Amino acid sequence: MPELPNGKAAAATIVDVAQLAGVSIKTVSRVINNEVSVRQATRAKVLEAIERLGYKRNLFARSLRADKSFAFGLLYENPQGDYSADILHGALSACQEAGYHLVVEILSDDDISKQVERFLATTKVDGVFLTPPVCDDEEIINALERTATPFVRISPLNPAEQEAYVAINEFEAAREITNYLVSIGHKRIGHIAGAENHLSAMERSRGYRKALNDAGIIYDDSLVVSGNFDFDSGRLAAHDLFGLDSPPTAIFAANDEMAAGVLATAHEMGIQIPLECSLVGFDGGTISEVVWPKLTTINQSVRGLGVGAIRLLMDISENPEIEREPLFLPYAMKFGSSTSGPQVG
Amino acid sequence: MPELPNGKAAAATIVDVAQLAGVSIKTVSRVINNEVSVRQATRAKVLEAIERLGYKRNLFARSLRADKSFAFGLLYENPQGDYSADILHGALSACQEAGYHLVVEILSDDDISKQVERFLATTKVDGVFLTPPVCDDEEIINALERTATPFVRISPLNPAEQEAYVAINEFEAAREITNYLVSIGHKRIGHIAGAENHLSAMERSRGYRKALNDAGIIYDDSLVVSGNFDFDSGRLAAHDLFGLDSPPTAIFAANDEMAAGVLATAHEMGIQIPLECSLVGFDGGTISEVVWPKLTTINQSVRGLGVGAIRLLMDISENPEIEREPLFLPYAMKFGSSTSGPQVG
DNA sequence: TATAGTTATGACAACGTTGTCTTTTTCGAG
DNA sequence: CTCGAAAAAGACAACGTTGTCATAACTATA
Repeated sequence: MPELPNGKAAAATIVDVAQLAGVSIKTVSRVINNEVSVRQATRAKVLEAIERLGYKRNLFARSLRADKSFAFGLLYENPQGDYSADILHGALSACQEAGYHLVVEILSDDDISKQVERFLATTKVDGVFLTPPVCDDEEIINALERTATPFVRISPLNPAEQEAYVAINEFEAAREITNYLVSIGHKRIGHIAGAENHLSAMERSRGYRKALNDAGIIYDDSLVVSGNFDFDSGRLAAHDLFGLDSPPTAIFAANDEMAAGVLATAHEMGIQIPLECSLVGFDGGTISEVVWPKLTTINQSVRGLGVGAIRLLMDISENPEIEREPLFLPYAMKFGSSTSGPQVG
Repeated sequence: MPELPNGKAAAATIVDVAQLAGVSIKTVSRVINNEVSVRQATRAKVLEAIERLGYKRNLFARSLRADKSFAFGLLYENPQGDYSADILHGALSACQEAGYHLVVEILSDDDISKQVERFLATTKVDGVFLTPPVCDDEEIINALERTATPFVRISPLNPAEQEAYVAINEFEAAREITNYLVSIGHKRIGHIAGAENHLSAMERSRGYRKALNDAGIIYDDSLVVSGNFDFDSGRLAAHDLFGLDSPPTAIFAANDEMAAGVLATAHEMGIQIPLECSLVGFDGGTISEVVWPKLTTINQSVRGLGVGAIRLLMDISENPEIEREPLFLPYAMKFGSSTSGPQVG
């Protein structure tokens, strides 16, 4: 192996491999790319040469020639907390597994569509994965459609027909966990809703109402308080609920962080959970495990969303023509000790 | 702008710019790269042409020619929770700000050094950022040194002389928070240590001992229980501590997650925090905010570690010769309601 | 105004790969 | 054994950039 002035050994190229194997560079290229018309014997010779030289293909040259990056983009905004981290981790491992790369871009507020266009032009990613909340940004969607870039979103607010997206059936999950409260005997079930413009929030609230309806419980809007998914909104909402003349015997908070807020208020007001009031959340991340009592909640695989989205993206970018259906990922109830039957009497 | 068969407009290249500006491609190149010897008037002409055509330089061509990626690598292992997410976010935004890219690689267990070599060879990153725990993997360090790849670590166990790394002075921080407990009157202060092979754990414990020593309190090893940074280890350790004949009036848990475990045990055993026992943690992430009572803890900017590491890496890769010193980042005590003076009597 | 010394610009190759097109080889049928 | 078709292999250019070296255009000096 030749030695470079800087002391590093120069990496073997396709030319070196061709020479050693006694074939043309094009044949080596064919072997690397698993093309069909290469004789077994030739392929073997080439593979051996590759092995001997420790040849690794130069991705820049490939990308330059192909005018694509063999990578996907992940668009972010304001990443924080478990959620973003889990998605990212899922996406990363799915990419790695398939030999793709992932280019992560954090978008700032101003002139988003220009940012996206610049991102697409410079990175030449083969597809884009949009996480909430950017997955509902019209400007971004337009920019992607204008450049015919395949994309996958998580639970979009207004999915196009035949659009591919990944989601969890939050409506069903919310219905299920509310129904669980019903099934252990609760009739006055409070609800702390999530941020208003958020599809998840709407779906979870819808599931709550459906469960009540199915159980023949009349919807009482004094038991429903709006929150915005954060701890403090949960704390305040709980204050309202516990302050009612006839407070609920159970509460469904639209996510775990707000449920943690409910716990804090309960502790402050000396209300025992679950004895005096049962509590369920939604998400199933770290928070549900580190509070006391541990939360009964919906365990959704956020990591799975990341994995699913990337797999879908690979599929789409390879077979763009096929019709798509949304990919729904599994969820499951996780039982903590924040729930019990209502107090008698 | 020429139209491609697929309908996309072909991106302008340096050649188009040169033509429009009436100069050679080399001159355009010089302008793009801010080289000196270009006349003002020429530069202006070129810049205008660039603007008019919406020219963006092709990064693959550049990387191919330069045989480097203009990107940094971030090596991960088992990313989970706030910590990894915050670091990543910090690193990403620092990269973006400087026009670099970040290539994230998750390492699996087997044959790490081969994975690292493959990573370096295929991505050709200009430098590598190692997060715990991989920052203490000898194989990786060797692989990096062998290929003369600049790297920055977070709080390495055995930093080389003049090695650049980022860290928080955990010893001082731990001393400070323990001293706070002393200052509000505590004398029997328990400690739940972190994972044994972890530098952070050692430093935090050392700070604890130093504070006791400074206050003239005799170190009592029955008050020190080992944990491994996770919730359950905190729960168990608290069991031991609260079960002592003469339990501590305050506990310093080496991180917030273990402190949350202490809270759970306290709740289960009916011990009131902080009335009967004060509690402090370390980290200052989400957990410290969502438990009840909120934790008094050390607030460290994990995000800042990510930003700092990347900035350091840029500096190193641009000026490799200069001697380096570790970069210590600020921390601060954050007061929750898990602490108060000891009960009298 | 000629001349040397800068400074500014340009021509051209090279980076490593893959697409296009051409040539060679193989193999089965007659 | 020949021929033709199909399969396998090769020659060569092109992708867009930057480095090297050569040349042209400017300055300041004599």
